[in-house]
Amino acid sequence: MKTLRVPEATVTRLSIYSRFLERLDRNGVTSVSSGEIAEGVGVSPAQVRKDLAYFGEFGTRGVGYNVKDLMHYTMKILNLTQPWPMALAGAGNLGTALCTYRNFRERGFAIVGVFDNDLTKIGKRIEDLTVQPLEEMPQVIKQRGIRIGIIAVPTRAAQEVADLMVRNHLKAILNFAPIALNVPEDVMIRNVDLSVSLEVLTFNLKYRGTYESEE
Amino acid sequence: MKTLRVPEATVTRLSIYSRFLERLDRNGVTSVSSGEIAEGVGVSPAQVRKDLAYFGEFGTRGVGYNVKDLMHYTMKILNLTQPWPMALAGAGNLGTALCTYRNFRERGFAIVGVFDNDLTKIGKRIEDLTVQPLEEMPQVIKQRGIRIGIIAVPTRAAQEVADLMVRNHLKAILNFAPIALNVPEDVMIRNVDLSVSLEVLTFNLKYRGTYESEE
DNA sequence: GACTGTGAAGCCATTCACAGCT
DNA sequence: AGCTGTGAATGGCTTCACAGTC
Repeated sequence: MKTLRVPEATVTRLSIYSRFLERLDRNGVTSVSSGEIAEGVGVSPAQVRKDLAYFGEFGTRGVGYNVKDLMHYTMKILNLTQPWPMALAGAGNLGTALCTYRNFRERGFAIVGVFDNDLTKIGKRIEDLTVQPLEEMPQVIKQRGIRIGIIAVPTRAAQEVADLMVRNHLKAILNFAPIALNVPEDVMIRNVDLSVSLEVLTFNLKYRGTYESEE
Repeated sequence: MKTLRVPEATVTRLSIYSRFLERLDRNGVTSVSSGEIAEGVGVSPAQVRKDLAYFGEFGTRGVGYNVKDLMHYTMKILNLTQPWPMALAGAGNLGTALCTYRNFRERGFAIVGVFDNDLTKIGKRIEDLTVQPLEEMPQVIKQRGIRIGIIAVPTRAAQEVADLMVRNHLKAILNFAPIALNVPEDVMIRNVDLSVSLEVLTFNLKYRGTYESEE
């Protein structure tokens, strides 16, 4: 059994390939080439083949890949053969939107607990969920076997919530607060920072990826 | 005047430094070293210095950086000296959350028009905005001088909306639909794909960044 | 002594080009 | 002939290490 390091960029693209394959499958496409996948998701054909090669040989030379098979392989690699219950901290506008976000469910993700410390939000119903006090998060995590946390609270409260999640053994956190969270190194954080994305855009609106010093 | 290519990762980090500096400034900190910035945002000190070096010499050897000055420099580089009006397509839960998203305003971004084709959503008020039909987007873009578009519509409608934005000369699009949009190459797209972020987490929950082939 | 700015080195990811298979 | 799988080459980003400055 050989173990090898996979670039994070490869994992990211694998997720994108996976959903693209799902779409092909829904459309009744049964076979696909690396070139067609590349075309569909905006990378090079060699990149697609190289990425897949980290995990095995899934194609047939001269033919391409079987869509259904490759879709299943990618989902298995991404660990999507089981559903993923998640705990959400923060029941503001963003938190509420996340609760109703369809794309989560389609891929097996489901927020099964929403928590907030704001008394005006506790008890609020969001679809089939009820906002609970933050201190009830530990027991829900345990009961539901939750392993992923989402932080959608104001910046000033984010670290405190992260600490609470860490204490309750969550090892994967999706963070929407625009701050670098301090966590043990066995805890993974993915930051979603919308202002950063916009600022990359505004930078490029001016410079197009190059910078001209003013002298 | 020399022109040089700046790595996108550098621009991303610059945005993060910029907000960190803003926080330091609010807290009354006047001077900071590359090591302190590095510590605060989770990168290496050399990385911070190298990133800044793309744009000039902002520090004092033996001393560090002046917080206020460096903050202003970063904001100027990121093109944040002007406010950025934005057009939002999609007034569902996500779109509504984006309209009220505080972190946008803090950095000079403001959604000034919300558009949707769903008759049940048109006319809905979101804070001081009213949802308008998509076909009114062109004139609002023109009137308000909008240069950035946000796509928060269902996947099936995303390409159509992107086409509309492109036709109306938007060159920067923030896309929340989990699909690769087809646009001319002078149009920049930043994708925010929450499922992808989660799937990177689930992958790592199993493999910790390495992959063990099953043989 | 402390910290910045930067060439050089090291490392990692992407692209190339072709052998191998159907 | 067509397309995959992959070592080799390339390109780009990060880290190192130290000269330069206060």
